[in-house]
Amino acid sequence: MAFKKNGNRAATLADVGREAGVSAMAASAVLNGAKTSTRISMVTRDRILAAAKKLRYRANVAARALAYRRMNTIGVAAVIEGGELNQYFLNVFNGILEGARERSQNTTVFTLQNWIEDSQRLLGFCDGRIDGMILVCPNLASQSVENLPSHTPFVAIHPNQVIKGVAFLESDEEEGAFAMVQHLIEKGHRRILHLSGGRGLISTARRIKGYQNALKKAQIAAPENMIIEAGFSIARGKEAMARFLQNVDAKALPDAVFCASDSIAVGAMEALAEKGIHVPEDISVAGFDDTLLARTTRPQLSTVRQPLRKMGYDAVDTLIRAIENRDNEPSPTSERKGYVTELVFRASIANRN
Amino acid sequence: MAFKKNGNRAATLADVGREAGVSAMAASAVLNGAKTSTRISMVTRDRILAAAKKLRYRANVAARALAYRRMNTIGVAAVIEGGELNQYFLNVFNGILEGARERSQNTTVFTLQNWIEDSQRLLGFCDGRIDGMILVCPNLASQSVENLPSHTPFVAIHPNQVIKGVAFLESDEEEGAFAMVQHLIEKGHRRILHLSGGRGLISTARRIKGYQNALKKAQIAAPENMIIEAGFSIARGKEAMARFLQNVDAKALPDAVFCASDSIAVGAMEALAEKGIHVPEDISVAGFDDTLLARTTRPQLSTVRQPLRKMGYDAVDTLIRAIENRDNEPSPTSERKGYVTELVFRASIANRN
DNA sequence: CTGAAAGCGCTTACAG
DNA sequence: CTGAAAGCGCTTACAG
Repeated sequence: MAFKKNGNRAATLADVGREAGVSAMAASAVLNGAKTSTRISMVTRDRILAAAKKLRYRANVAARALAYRRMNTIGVAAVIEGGELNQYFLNVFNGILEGARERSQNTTVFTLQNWIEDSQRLLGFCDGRIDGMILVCPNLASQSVENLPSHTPFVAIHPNQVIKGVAFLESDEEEGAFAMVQHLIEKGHRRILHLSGGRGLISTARRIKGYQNALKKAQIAAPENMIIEAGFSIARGKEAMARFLQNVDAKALPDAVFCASDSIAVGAMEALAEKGIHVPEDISVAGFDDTLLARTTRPQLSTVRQPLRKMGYDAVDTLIRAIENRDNEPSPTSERKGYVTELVFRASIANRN
Repeated sequence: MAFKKNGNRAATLADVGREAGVSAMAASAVLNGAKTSTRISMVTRDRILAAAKKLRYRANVAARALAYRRMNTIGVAAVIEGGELNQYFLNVFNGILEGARERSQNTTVFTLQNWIEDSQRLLGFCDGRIDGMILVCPNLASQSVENLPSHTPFVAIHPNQVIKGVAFLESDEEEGAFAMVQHLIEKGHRRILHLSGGRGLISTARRIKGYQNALKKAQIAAPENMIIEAGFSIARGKEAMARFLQNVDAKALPDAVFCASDSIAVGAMEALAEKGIHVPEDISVAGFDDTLLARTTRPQLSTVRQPLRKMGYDAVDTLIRAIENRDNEPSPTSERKGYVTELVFRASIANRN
């Protein structure tokens, strides 16, 4: 009984082979399904299996990845604002996890502080640890990501631009905003305030456009000062709503507030509550996204549902196809995959007819 | 100009060395700080740097990990119930991400369906892809994880048991429950319902114990039927509250409900709202955890704060120490790190004095 | 049916 | 100051 000074090292193929009295390759063939001849006699096969079990053998992924040129891991990059992953990300991420699990892929999360400043770090992640990367980037301002490495495929969810060679998924935000504002109008609201997303984002612009078009179609005047820039967070929504309320007396309250995200809506509702203004009796509120937040407010929020979870799920699919085509594809395309939004009615919109 | 048919392959040290007219080791020394002699002449150093930049060289982690025996990646395992990561996890995870980022470690999330059935999968993750693993396991029933591999260190957050060789972090749940119920009593509540966590969890038992002790200390009778088993989720909380309300007429409503988690409290508030019962005018509600949920309800929830984010952050620290001691440590200990809870007062508790 | 060889891209001793 | 060698643990051709 030889004393093996391997400390806490995990057993290797060589260890297993030695234990079973065969070569490491034979062990590789039965344990890891290596593509060498599959026919190993039943008896030695069983010996190898027994040895592996005894030694608690696990193929080392680093070694395997090096030889096989594939990590079976996908990266997910997101910017965290205020140090917290938000509900939007959580929804998308749940879909990504589901897709990855179905395809036996692992998931690595990379958090960035800021797309512009950290876009170089993105390159650093393409060092063999992942086979491809999903960018969750609804908050990506234009021209902040470029020069992505060609040897690692990327897929973007809600980028606000076309990134060269990167497939992207987005939902019809303008259409969703249009439908929600039209719904508010149908329910008898005329003076509709819009709390918008952050400056410079296509998402923001698209939601404003949908809002404006719905008003125009109903031939309702849309004064400039009814669009207030907020930004995609609870804090910004609250701040913007409070700012608006300061300059307006109770009689002149709008009929409704259409918020560019659920988080903005939550903030707005907080600001309204602090002024003793009731939703939806005094004012209706509508959100956008349909994250978990929409169900935790009181009253629950009517909102525009984006299929975030499905988009995350599909992104995995798109990415894996790109990974598998890595070597034969001439050049990756910036293919777009679109999703329809739908209205979700809860309790935050009153009927004023 | 030789045509290199390397498809979309990333540049290697050999490529950089060739480009700069030096060996791969010299390149390794400059680019990756390999421990070989550090003194490379300035001129060749610059040549190497230039070549690396031109070729966009990135050290391949799989190769590096194999040689260096370290992945610089930590695993995070959690059970997702109902297919969704919850707020509890999100809070802990934010702390883990922060700690990992500070120490330049990557993070890989492994989701399990069920601790008992998937505990074998945990072993499968210890295959060199991670250097250590954090178990986020407030929902771990006893004896469901054992036989963890000795070559990969583990740290557990809120396991409900001592796992051999695994350091663990937990907060004083019993103390927190005690303090909250005592606070309710001070505010004039006498009949206090408890909506408990899932069966078989120490967390559940500890919160019940704290509840009971506070009543006992105040010499308030605690009838058995004032403890209702719910389970740690919004749906279970709602269901349990609704079930209770069915058997009770409006006059006999308790003064307060102490919920074993914020999610239970959110569900309870939904059930109460559906019956037209107002919080806190008709009944006070208290939660536990202080996740984001506590701030999104209307009224906002008074709750017992567990320092989840800090616990996640600290778990990284504990784990990394274990990783670095991997080879010299005789045998890892089941060291415990405790955290105090604190009460957070918002608007869901009335003063009945 | 099974094994010896070479290589994935990086290390760390060891020479010079 | 720099390079040739051997090895991390696994592969895939190629022999026999």
